[in-house]
Amino acid sequence: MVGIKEIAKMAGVSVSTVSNVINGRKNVGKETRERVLQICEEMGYQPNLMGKSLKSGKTNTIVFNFSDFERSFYLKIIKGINDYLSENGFDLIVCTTSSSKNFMRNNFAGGAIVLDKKMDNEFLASVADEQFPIVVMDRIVDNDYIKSVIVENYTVMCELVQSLIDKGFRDFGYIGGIESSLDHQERFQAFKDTLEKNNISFQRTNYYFGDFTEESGFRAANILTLSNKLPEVLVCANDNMAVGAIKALKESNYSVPEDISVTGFDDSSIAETYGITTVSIPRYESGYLAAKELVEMIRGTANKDIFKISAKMKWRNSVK
Amino acid sequence: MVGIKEIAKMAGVSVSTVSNVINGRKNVGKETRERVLQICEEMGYQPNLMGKSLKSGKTNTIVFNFSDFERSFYLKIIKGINDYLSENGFDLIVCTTSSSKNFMRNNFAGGAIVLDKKMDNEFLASVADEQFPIVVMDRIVDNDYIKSVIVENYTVMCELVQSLIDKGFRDFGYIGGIESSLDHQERFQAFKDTLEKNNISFQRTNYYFGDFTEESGFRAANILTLSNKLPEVLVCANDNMAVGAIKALKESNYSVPEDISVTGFDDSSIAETYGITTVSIPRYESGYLAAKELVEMIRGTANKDIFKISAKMKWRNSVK
DNA sequence: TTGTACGCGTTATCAT
DNA sequence: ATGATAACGCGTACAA
Repeated sequence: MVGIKEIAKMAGVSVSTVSNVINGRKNVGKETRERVLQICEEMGYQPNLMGKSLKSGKTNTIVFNFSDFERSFYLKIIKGINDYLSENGFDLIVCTTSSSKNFMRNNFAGGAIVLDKKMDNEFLASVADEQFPIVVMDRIVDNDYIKSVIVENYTVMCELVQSLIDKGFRDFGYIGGIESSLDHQERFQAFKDTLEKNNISFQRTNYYFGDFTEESGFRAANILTLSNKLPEVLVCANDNMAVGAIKALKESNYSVPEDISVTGFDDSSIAETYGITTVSIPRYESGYLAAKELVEMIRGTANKDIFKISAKMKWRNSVK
Repeated sequence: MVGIKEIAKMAGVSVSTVSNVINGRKNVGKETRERVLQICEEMGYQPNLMGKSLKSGKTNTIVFNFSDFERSFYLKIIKGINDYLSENGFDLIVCTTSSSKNFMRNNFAGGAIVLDKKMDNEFLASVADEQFPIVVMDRIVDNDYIKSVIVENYTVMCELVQSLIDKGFRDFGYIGGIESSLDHQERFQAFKDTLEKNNISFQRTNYYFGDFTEESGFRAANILTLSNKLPEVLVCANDNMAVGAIKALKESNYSVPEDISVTGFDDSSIAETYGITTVSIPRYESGYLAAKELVEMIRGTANKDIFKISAKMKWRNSVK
């Protein structure tokens, strides 16, 4: 924990000279500069972040806030964020809800990327600021200093359903996710709209409730098997539920895709293992782009539009 | 960004009185205290972290440092750490190598948990301190202020191999991991020792190189299928390689476990999906206990021993 | 019970 | 080219 003072003493100069050397200012003699740099090197001097930003009121630290430890793709998002930020000279700290609030309120950080549902819009609006812009993922917030980065669910779900229709499917089942989530709403809306556009009716009885967990997919499909007639294809709002559904169907001696086709959403690793037709969401890129948007806000070069991440279909053999 | 000064002015008291109120000291009149708290509440006052720790030299922020975004069980470790720390009033920040170094050098944080191989022992030794203890995971460092928390690979691998012997297996194959890693060394040593103890010979030709990736397991098993005689059981240093091996064996029309048994290590979710007999490592608990050890070091109540996390065998149907 | 003054590590301003 | 000093927000010893 060697500080600027000690360096100054050792070099026989004043602290301001050391500061000038460190910050690459030109008002320092060559000889002095070299001596100081030499000593910094030897002592492993690193500027103290808090002294620095206490004085300057600025920081290069960005907060990423999340709280759901169940979804492994969060690591990919973090990696994307981390890569962009480190390429651009920012430090990233990742925290969960309560700690995040600490770090978001002082001028400790220069911005935040928020993925935590528990972080409510009201709080975000109260801390967002020209000096502290925020990027929210998977949520839309109307605020000049908060930018939304969301996955383009609607378009790709339309594409998925249309492709199924083109393959000849007419009788659809659907397992939904948590109804309050934007992901659920957009995916289900796209599903309904595409059927309607093709004049295919969708009975409400073919809708099954789920909450994005494998268990809920399992339960939903078990209920489905009790009906007298299986749909031709079961569209699930995410992969976990699709896996649960496939397990339940197999237990009831139905085979996928011979007796019923199944689709998921997310392209999680488990979807690959089970060979589920799904939608691939570029998680790493989402994180990278969210970080990019945030940095642009900090630099004042961002536009106000919602940033939409596009996703791609991935055909596998869970569809006949 | 309201500060202690403004609160003081609004309450008509001095800054030190406000400070005393906030820190719960008793030398403040009841009436004054209530008025100050009232105003803090109204203004949403939050103490500035930098001013605070710049002055006091103490913080209850803990750094967790990692860099491998491929292993999804890292999220479980983080959750374990997060849970223990928040139960005990600490804030957690998670960062990768370069940022971590920043936060570990100032007195910004009160301790660190390190899981990042890129964070070398030399650096750790240079920052570890009575005021800044460190817990390292999966590594052994000899330093008074650095404590190791490692998985007890040896014992459980002995148990696994002994169980296989007890089931009648005599002819063993082994796919190893990265040879420089502690995990590899301990697991392989246990494997060899247990065979020797039972007077079972192990031919070096039955050892296959791997690097903990699925691909390396796939390649290793492909080479294995070219030999004129398969071992009865293939012990793999982790699950990923076991999965790769199983895929390769299936491609060569061998069935598991009928033609050859396979075991893994880690109990990753993919091992569950493939029904692989493996060793379950309590990741969440590892994180929780690492955090606990660190907090005890901070409080000066820790002992110096290496902390070993015990793991348990998990039988599934990849073994005959 | 309350206030004043100082110092934490840094940078910026101004003087030398 | 270099140095002295104030200021950032806070906590604390000590004075009142």
